[in-house]
Amino acid sequence: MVFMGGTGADIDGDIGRIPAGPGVAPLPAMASHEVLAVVLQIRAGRLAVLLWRRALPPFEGAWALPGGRLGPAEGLGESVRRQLAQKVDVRDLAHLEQLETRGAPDRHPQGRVLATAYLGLVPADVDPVIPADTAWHPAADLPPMGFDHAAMVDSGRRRLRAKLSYTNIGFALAPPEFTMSELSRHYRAALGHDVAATNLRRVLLRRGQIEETGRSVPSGRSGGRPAALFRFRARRLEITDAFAVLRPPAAPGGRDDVHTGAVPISPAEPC
Amino acid sequence: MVFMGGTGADIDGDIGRIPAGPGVAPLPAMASHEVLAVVLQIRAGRLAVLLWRRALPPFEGAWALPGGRLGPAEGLGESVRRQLAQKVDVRDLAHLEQLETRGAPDRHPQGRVLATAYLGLVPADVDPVIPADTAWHPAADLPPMGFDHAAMVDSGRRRLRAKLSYTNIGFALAPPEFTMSELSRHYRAALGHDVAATNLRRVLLRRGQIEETGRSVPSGRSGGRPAALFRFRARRLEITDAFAVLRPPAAPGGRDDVHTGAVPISPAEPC
DNA sequence: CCGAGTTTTGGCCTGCAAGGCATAAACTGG
DNA sequence: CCAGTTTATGCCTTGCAGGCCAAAACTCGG
Repeated sequence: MVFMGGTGADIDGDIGRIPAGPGVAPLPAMASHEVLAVVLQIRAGRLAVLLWRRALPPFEGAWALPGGRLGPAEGLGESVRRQLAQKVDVRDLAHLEQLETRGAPDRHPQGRVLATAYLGLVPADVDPVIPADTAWHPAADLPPMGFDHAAMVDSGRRRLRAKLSYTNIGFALAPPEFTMSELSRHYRAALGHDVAATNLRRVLLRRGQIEETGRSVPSGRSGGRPAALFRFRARRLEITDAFAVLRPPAAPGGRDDVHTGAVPISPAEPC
Repeated sequence: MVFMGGTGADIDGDIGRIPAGPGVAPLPAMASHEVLAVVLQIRAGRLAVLLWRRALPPFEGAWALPGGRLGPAEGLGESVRRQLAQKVDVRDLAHLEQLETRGAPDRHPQGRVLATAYLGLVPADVDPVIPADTAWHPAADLPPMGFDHAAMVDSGRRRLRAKLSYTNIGFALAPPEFTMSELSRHYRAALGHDVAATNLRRVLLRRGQIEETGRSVPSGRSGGRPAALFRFRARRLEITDAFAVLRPPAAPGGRDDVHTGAVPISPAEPC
């Protein structure tokens, strides 16, 4: 049966330990707030999202985004990382940024809950240990999902796609070192269309996003010319093509008014 | 005078009537939520933002963004429009979209308040009647501001600047009809650098954003060749340059996976 | 009525980034 | 050593952004 303790408790993710005792008069119409994470990774050549299977109503049996209620003294980004630590090792997260906040009055069947969604990216080389009730699903072919979480996954995909074309966000998808054909496969998975390795190499090199490591792939894989190994030069989000049009008239000197929207990631959170 | 009745009246400041009385056990850490609006307009050749002067602490005398507490059954976008109706006629808003949500635990001196900021745009031809306690300030030179509102204004400016170069968002800044030199002045104000009218015309025409009305300016203004009048073809946000790079390989047919982030604006809100 | 000044318009040209294509390079396996 | 496979490199085309200049169209003053 369903454990129905606390106020809006068993929202998705445990809120636990918040002293919202029963018996108290119903709270004034204050919305509670949750944070959710759209964690994406390239897995088996496809863009995958980390989902959590709900064991309790509402949406029992459906899938949902990992996340949970905002703690009393937490910042939003802080809270996502804490909640995520219960599902996946936070050190695996290469990038985290805010996506959108949804607050439709009826978005949560059990009361008013606002949700701020974040986009998290996991490099393709790590395979995080995840709990039994979570799984990776193809982001292009989602299982039945509860709440408005499917829309949030879509937001995340679109954000990622857009940023792949004008930022260095690829660093958060690719392993530390990679060949160009590997990278182009990752881009293909994320963008949903073919990406020629030749052109990708030219573009990312010119933009200064990637550089050669000097080494080549260990050789002896599949009978072809050994591929050079590349790496991303920065591991933090940078805008490398801002902006294609209506730019300031040939101003020498860098532009400083770009914003990346990234949330700093502390490597080891005291979770 | 300002009509100050209703629920979410006294805008963002005091938390007021939340029964967080002394003696009572401290409320469970439920944050309250407010919505704020960064309303921008080109005024006198400069990008201006609508601010509200606080009469009460905290930040008494400082300026703040219009907005206020989220109502019990309101959606977020809905709430901004309602709150904004107290400051400016909502019919003047040509565009509204969500900017960001801030939730630092200490962002509000009087308790935990999350805030979702929206970006609103007012065409240059209207001069909304605004209450006595509000005023337009140059967005590039803000007065002392309370809370984290200055950062939100900056987010709004950056968002606008970015979208000017890959969407048709100019429709929300420009009057219904305009000459190219007018429009280039508006772009200059918003972007912060010169924009050649010749080039702007070429770019916006090619992208199908604007079209000629056929008429010319009434003539007899300042002794020059009469300027042709243009208008934006759409009055809703469209992405016209998605994306400069890493696009799908010459796929005939339009792309449908673009998202604009716009909030539908109901012309007449039952405020 | 004509010429000077002003503003818009359109054409021409350049530069640059994206991306397709073909060929060369480098390796494996038989 | 040759065929097959994969990567790397150079060449070329295309398209857009944007600068520049001359022509067009008007006002105003003499």
